[in-house]
Amino acid sequence: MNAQISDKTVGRLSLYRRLLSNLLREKEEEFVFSHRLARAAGVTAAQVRRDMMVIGYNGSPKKGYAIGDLIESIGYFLDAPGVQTVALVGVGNLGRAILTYFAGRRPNLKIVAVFDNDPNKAGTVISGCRCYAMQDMPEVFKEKKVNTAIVTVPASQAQSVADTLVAAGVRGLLNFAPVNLRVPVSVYVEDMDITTSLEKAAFFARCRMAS
Amino acid sequence: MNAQISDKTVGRLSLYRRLLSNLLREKEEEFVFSHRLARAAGVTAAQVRRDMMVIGYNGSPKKGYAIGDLIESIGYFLDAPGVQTVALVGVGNLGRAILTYFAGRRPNLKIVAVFDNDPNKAGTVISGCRCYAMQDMPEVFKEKKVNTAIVTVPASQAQSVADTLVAAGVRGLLNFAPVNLRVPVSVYVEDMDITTSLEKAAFFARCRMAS
DNA sequence: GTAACGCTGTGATTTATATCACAATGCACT
DNA sequence: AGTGCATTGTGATATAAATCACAGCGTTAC
Ligand SMILES: NC(=O)c1ccc[n+]([C@@H]2O[C@H](COP(=O)([O-])OP(=O)(O)OC[C@H]3O[C@@H](n4cnc5c(N)ncnc54)[C@H](O)[C@@H]3O)[C@@H](O)[C@H]2O)c1
Ligand SMILES: NC(=O)c1ccc[n+]([C@@H]2O[C@H](COP(=O)([O-])OP(=O)(O)OC[C@H]3O[C@@H](n4cnc5c(N)ncnc54)[C@H](O)[C@@H]3O)[C@@H](O)[C@H]2O)c1
Repeated sequence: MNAQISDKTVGRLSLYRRLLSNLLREKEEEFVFSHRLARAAGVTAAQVRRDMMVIGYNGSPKKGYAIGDLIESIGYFLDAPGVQTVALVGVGNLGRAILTYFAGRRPNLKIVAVFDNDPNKAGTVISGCRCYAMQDMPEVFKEKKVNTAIVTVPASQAQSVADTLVAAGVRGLLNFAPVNLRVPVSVYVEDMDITTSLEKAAFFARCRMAS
Repeated sequence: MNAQISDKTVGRLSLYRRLLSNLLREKEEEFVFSHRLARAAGVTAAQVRRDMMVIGYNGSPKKGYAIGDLIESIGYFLDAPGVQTVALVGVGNLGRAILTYFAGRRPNLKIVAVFDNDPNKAGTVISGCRCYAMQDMPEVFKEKKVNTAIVTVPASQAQSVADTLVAAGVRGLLNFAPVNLRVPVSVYVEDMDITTSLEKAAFFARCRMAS
């Protein structure tokens, strides 16, 4: 399904949707022009229009894009029918922050289970979410139809946790551990490398100090 | 300085350095081949060699790259002479997790000050780091020579905080708030959009379910 | 009704990024 | 010393992504 759509485009569509939702909530506007959305997203107007092409949404000249319809079209494209469930593994400092943040947000993308190998955590409820022991994973995933997981365990544990997740049926990973996870091609991995990103920011900050 | 080096290359160099450090620590090896480093980093061997070209580091055929020297060369390229200082603004759930993580790590890239507008936090010490009130920023930045900052405040506050940071002399931002920050071209912004990344992982997970 | 305008949709083009492919290199072995 | 061979360094090439530029259209103004 949609074998050809690019990673970058999906990311921008997700961003557009969030911006459009804000626009709808705050400004009570009904239509938006490509250049307006582009400015909010930090891209060019042509880029926005190209992305609209991908999802097959048509605006109208002179009026622009109907915000409500567009949000719906993006949702139709990005979202699962119904609710898509997500698990989180590793309820440490970072895991807890993410869990708290997503609790009660995004109605159609929900963290429904968390896992940790710390026996003090298994069985407890954290930010409204039940924490399970690792060995419960296959059962829980089957019951809750989980196919996406967030990995926030220490780097040394990340590969083995990823293997366990893949074996339990996960096809999408959001990985915060600073390691390149080895997974089958049938699994998608999105890496969030905070350390590298900070080094990039620091490097370019120094570059700009000259100017 | 190095006006032409690409964002992506800098990110990979940072990654290589971390991988090489691990290699040196764990395996006690002295040399590494491009294809070996490539596999660890999840890129192709040609990519690694091209990146080496950028920093002007030369390996030797048949032996590969001298790990120690290479780490040093990358450092010479990426790092500031001495220690580069970083500030963090918004000591909430995410900010605290990041602060704790970086405390006592990376000796040449150090979070030296945190800021929050919550009067209960200003004046306290969190993970070994003094928390200042927002109005102390210009003074602290000048004293500690801060030019890079991490933004972990709520989305609604992010633009105004960014403006304050830029006014205080920051040239590099690592932004976790889900907004496109408007800054002068002389400032570099690296966005970490966790929500969008999670939606990407979920989307491609669904795509892969078919296969 | 119709003319003028400003926006959309999209083929063509440019720019950025990654890969290929192979000559040059230097070590290991004889 | 010479030969073989796996690896480097890099020009050429391929692929991916973004931008340009403009025809065509719907809306508005009159
Ligand atoms: N916190 C940050 O700002 C930050 C920054 C960069 C990278 N990271 C990475 O994110 C990850 C998590 O960081 P953190 O600061 O939350 O660490 P943490 O130590 O606070 O949390 C790790 C959690 O994982 C659990 N865990 C350990 N091994 C496990 C296993 N095999 N199975 C299941 N659970 C296991 C631990 O019990 C703990 O709760 C690490 O890989 C770290 O390198 C974090
Ligand atoms: N936690 C996550 O997993 C997550 C995920 C996606 C995005 N984010 C984004 O990261 C940011 C922080 O998230 P969080 O969960 O840590 O939120 P949080 O509410 O826990 O923390 C925000 C902190 O910022 C401080 N603050 C508020 N306004 C400020 C101002 N004007 N100046 C200085 N400090 C100020 C608050 O006192 C608080 O300590 C938010 O923008 C959020 O959207 C977080």
